[in-house]
Amino acid sequence: MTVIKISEKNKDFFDRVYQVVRLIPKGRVTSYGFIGRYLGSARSARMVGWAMNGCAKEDEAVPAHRVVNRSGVLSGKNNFATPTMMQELLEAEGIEIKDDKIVGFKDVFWDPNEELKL
DNA sequence: TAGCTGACGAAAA
DNA sequence: TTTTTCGCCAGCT
Repeated sequence: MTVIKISEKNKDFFDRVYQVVRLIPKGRVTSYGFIGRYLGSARSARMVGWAMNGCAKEDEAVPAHRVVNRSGVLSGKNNFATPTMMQELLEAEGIEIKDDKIVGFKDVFWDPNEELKL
């Protein structure tokens, strides 16, 4: 199992978000809310999404396509280079998308609170 | 400077 | 159970 090192390295909330997102295994997804909860701010799901807004400018690529809302809907696809890119990437990882929603969402769901015990 | 918006979610009604 | 409101906090107008 992977363990995130929460240290002084984690300066900002955003950086922690990026770190968690990068740890999402291929072919798995998680939600904004769970990331926020994992980071200690259960009600800052919006901030997680907002953080994704700046993920493109990060040096290291952030697999933002593996992050969806709690319903498994690709709510942020429109924020990618192309609206279809998010779905393309997910399908390339073996995740089925139906009507902008992840098929078998709970089946591919990756819970940071379960997988990343501190 | 003040107010609005936003890739969300949970609690309240 | 479904719908509405509020909170989160940074960036933009």
